[in-house]
This record gives sequence, structure tokens and C-alpha cells, in this order.
Amino acid sequence: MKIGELASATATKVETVRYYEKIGLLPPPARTSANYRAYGNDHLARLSFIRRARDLGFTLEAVRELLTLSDDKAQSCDAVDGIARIHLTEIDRKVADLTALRGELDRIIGSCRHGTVADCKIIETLAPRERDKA
Amino acid sequence: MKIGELASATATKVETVRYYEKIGLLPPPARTSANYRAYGNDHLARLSFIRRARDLGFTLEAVRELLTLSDDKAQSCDAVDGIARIHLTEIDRKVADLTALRGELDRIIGSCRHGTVADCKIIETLAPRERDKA
DNA sequence: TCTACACCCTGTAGCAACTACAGGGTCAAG
DNA sequence: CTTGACCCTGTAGTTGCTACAGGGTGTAGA
Repeated sequence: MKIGELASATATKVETVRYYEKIGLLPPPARTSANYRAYGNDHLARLSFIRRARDLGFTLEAVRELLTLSDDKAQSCDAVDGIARIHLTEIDRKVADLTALRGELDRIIGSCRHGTVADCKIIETLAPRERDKA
Repeated sequence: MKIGELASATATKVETVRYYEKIGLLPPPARTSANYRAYGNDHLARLSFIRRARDLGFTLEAVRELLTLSDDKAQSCDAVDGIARIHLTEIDRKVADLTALRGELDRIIGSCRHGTVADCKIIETLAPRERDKA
């Protein structure tokens, strides 16, 4: 399989495949006489794994750990579970942060009276009051 | 005001203040004889504005637009409102994405039977099935 | 046989929004 | 007079790619 075929089979860009190789996530494949990368099914499986984990929002470092763990079939699954749970906690934190932000922003937008900038409640909320500076 | 004072007054790092100057968000201040940056209240106000907008999740480019708009007091507030609404939409999209992701991840974690990696449901979900590859 | 075109190669620079040095200079207190 | 906290410039690092630039390769049609 050439890099373009592997890339389209996994909905990945060619540059991204080379990038994964460069950072050691994907092992360097054999080369053809023309120095083209020649991939096998093991590469396809590994790249699919990476893509799915990335789609679930795992960082590349977490993906690297998951790949290492998945290679040791006899090991306990708890380490895998732990990584996933940490990621879940992180997502919960982000959702909470964004939701709070959304509320704040919504409140500010709701205060807009569509006048001029001089009376703009949105700008006023962002700028410190003149009286506080005096 | 020296850069360290301005920074601590706005909960900003000194390097970040210099960065904002470099990208043109904060105008270059006067310098002392020792070449130290000397800030005034206008800089404090502007940096406060930037920080509040950033805290609300606006990108630096959006902040730049908001600052430009806030300088033209006679203009309609609608452009400001528009930028804020675009940002709100973006936040809603992110929350929706993360919430979907969270559900998926939670489902996967829930399937964990705490056995060995060979039987790990989390790894199985990420890896393509062996039978699909044969 | 030529040539166009799609693909492949390496290497580097760019994105957001900072952060962290390295390697200097300045200034006030003790 | 020296210590330490501050200031300066400039560059490189972070995450996860993406986009060239400047080449080589392979194949299909005229």
C-alpha cells in the first residue's frame, strides 16, 4: 500500500501519516526501489487505532500510551481504563468551563440595546469603568 | 508603571504583555532612560479589555476587532454584537462536540470488565477487528 | 517516444496563544 | 559593593497538524 492509499483508507492526510512516523507513533515502513513507503495491514490497523483514539479526543501522548498498552495483551486493563477516565474528567472540565462561559456571553449579548458603540453594553462589560480609573 | 506592575495588575505574565505589543494589540509605550517600558492608565485599560475578552474565549483576532470597534464610539453596536454572536455559536458547537464525545467515551469506559488487555473492551473499540482484516 | 499529470520524497515554515529560556543590563537595599 | 529583583532582546518550545518548495517517479495518452 502506498502512503496515499493508506491515508485515504483512514481519512488521514498524507502529511499527517508522515508526521506520525516522524514522532514515532507509526513505525517506518519498508521502501520500494523508488523510495516510496510500502505499508502493510499492520500499519493500516495501527493508523486506524490512532485515528479512532484521536477522534475520541485523546492527545497524541495518550494515544502513544494506549498503543504501548495494547501491545502487552497479558497486562491488566486498568491502566487503559485509567487513561480513559483521566480523559473523561478532562472533557467534563472543558464542558463545564465552556458552559459557564456560554452563560456569561449570553448574558452580555442579551444586554445589547443595538445603539452606538458609545452606549454598547458589550464593550462596557469588557472595558473597565472610567470612574474606576479616575 | 513598569511592565511587571502592569502585568500583575491584570493577572498577565510579563512575556504575554510584550507579546501583545509585538503583535500590535497593545501600543508600544514610552521608555525610561534605562529603556524600561513605562505604561500609563490607557495601557492598563486596554490590557484589561484584552484580558476580559480573552477570558470570555474571544480569539486574539476577535479581540483586535473589538478594540478597533470600541474606538469608534459613534458607530453602531451591531458589529460588536455580531462578533459576540459568532463566538457564542462557536462555543455552542464546541459544547455539542464535547458532549457527544463524552457520551461515547463514557459508554466505552462502562464496557470495561477490568480483565487483561487481551479482552479489553476499550482497546477493542479502538482497534479494528482482526476478522475484518483477514 | 514524448509529455503531461498524479503521485511520491525530504525538509522547513506556518497556525494559536502564549511560555520559557539565554544572555545580557539596571537599580535599590543592606 | 554586592546581592537580588527586576528589566531588555531574541529565539525556541508547546500541540497537532498543514502547507509549501523543490525535487523524483510512474503511467497513460497522443
